[in-house]
Amino acid sequence: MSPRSPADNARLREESRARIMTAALERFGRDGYDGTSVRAIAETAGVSVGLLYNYVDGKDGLLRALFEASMADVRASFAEADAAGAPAERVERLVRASFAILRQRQTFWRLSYGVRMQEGVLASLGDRVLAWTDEIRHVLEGYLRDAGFPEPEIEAALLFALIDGVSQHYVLDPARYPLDDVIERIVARYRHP
Amino acid sequence: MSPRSPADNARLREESRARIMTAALERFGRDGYDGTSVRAIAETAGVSVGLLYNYVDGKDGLLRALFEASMADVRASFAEADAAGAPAERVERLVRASFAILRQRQTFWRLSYGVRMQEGVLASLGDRVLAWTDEIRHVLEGYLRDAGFPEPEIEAALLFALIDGVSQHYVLDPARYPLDDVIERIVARYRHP
Amino acid sequence: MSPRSPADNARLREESRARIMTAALERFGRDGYDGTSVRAIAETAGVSVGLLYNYVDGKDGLLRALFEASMADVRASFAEADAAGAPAERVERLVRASFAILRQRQTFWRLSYGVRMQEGVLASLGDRVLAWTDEIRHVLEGYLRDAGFPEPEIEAALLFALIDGVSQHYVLDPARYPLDDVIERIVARYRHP
Amino acid sequence: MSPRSPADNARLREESRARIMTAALERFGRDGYDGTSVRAIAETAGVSVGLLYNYVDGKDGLLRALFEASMADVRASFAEADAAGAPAERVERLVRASFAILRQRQTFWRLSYGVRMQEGVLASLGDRVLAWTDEIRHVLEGYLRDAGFPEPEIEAALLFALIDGVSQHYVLDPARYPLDDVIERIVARYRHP
DNA sequence: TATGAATGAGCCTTCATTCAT
DNA sequence: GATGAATGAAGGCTCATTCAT
Repeated sequence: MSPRSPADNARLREESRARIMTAALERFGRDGYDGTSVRAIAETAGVSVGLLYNYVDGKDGLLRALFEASMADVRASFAEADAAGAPAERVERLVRASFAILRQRQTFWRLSYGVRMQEGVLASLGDRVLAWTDEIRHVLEGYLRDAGFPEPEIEAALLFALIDGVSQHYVLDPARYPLDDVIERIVARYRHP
Repeated sequence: MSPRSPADNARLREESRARIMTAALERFGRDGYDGTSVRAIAETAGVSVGLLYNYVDGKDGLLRALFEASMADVRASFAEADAAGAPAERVERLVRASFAILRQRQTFWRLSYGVRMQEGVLASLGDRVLAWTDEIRHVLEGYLRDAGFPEPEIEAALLFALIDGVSQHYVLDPARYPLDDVIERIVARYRHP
Repeated sequence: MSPRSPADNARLREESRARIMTAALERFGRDGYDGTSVRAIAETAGVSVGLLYNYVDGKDGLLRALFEASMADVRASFAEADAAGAPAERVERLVRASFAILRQRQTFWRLSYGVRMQEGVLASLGDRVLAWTDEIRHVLEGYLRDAGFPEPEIEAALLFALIDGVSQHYVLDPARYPLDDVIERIVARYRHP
Repeated sequence: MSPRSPADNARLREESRARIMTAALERFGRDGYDGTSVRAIAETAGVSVGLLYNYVDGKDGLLRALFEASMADVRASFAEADAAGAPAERVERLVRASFAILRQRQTFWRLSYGVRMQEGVLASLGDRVLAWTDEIRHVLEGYLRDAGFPEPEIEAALLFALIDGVSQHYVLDPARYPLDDVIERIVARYRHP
């Protein structure tokens, strides 16, 4: 009797939510968290401000939701890449997987890097981000140790820094950055201990 | 009639200006650009808001001035490190100089990284930052080429990314980051093509 | 074709309407008019927001309806109490009736007192409230005159103020207020001119 | 050297603050706490919104400040009225003092009555208001006991309710309420136990 | 040179109300 | 009769900036 069936509503909700999340990622990614107003996000999403608050728990809830979604996604990609192979290969696969994910989710990484230095914003994110980077470093370290690299701890710090640095430079100017060449060079370097 | 000679005035001016710049760097570094109010800077500097505007062209002018000062400073340090030596040595010196500067000007780098992903803030900085990083990359490339590294362009991208990545990780947690070990490893790696 | 007869529909309507009114009174009474959102009322009533608007003319319409219903109710109670008796008795009966009604409709009175000083809200209520209090005062005056009290106008103002004051104090802390004792004292006082 | 001397500033501050407090009392008194926007207060005060926040700690801080100022004032008036006299006289003096204060600070009482039923608003006021009314009731009780009234507790409840009720009715329509006559009647009634 | 009172645009958020996938 | 997604005006508050009873 209702003009919209529950299924209609579910679809509507999903669409709006997706529009909002996409818009938020785009704006946060481009202008940073503080540099983006909720209004701007709503406008980009083609949605009223009020509606945004039906789907998301405020501006920092939005950021949180974005991180949750993206991190789940990233974790899944890693898990997949991680499946098997000889220790030496594992490093290569992880490197390639990292950059594949970077390419796929450029904007998210931009946002992530932009937010990393802002104590205030970080607070609302809780331990999510920090725990996350620690985890990566740790995985890296294990791989390098298994592959026979000396001082894997230091080496992991280097490799992580390298991936992070390349990622940021890429994300700052994706069109001109020679990412593929850089990847090959990194892979080559970490092929043998 | 004035109790202050022109020279006194000049000194006073310089002192006040320096206090403001220091305060700004400190607050921007700690709380981020957006997270810092002009009032907070003035307070930290022990100066009235009004006076601050006598010395500096608004909040973004302050950021601009900070970048200018720091970049001049950094440039000078590099120039010094750069003075002489065999091509192979040059890379090592530049790496060491970079991290020496990082240690000296931690807060500035923190700020710089925090601001790097915000189009809006960046705009007010003009080309300064981009030109700057391009310059570094270019210098690096020259050094690596002279030292006989193959594909110096790619190699420069890697080295730069590595330095940048390490710098950020260091700045995020200076107390626990094994910077010295990392430096030695980097230097060792770039000793021979 | 319809599974509901017109009579069923009428009953449904009445039920829903009653649920809404009860919910509104409860929430308005507890949290005040401004402190209560239409959504909260709908939720308490177990009804969708949309439906609420089918039964009631907006938030202030709801308030209006509440006043209408309660005032009708109060009027009825008074009329009943008023039926007969010697003039002297009438005052006593009216006093007792007032407080009986107060006890019965505590929440309504709470709301009523909460709203009494807000020009804006009052406006939407129109003359209803003012007319109402005037009426009471007038009735009181008649009774006191008939019972032989001197200056019944002033005396009515006093008695009305007394009832109103007691009512408010009671409503602020019903559990601890010695309402019965107070009633007896009032009745005793107004037994003889 | 400054274009405004410290004394100038002090005067400026005092003026602005007074304007804001007066405006707030007026608007809160007329439209209630929730019915009044900070913007409206600023406008009435002839001041920018921003300035208001230089003097007052938010909207509820404003209410608090208003209560503090008014209650101090009221307490002083009471203390003065309370000075001496035979027990029987004391009641009379307190009644007269109450209504004198009511007349002086009509708007404040309007506000106070408007706020009394709003749990939410009250919370921000802390115990201030409740403690205050309790105190009055208690003082009243003592007076009545000393003057030889039987059941002074109940009698105090009545007298307090009477004063409160009259005050509210007066405040709702000061121009037409026969306050003086009512006062005399009250005084007469409480002259003898 | 140095002060701080004053401004007002803009931010995040709530909420009464409408209307149709 | 009944739903809830969607709207947008308005609210409290902050803050970069100006300017002088």
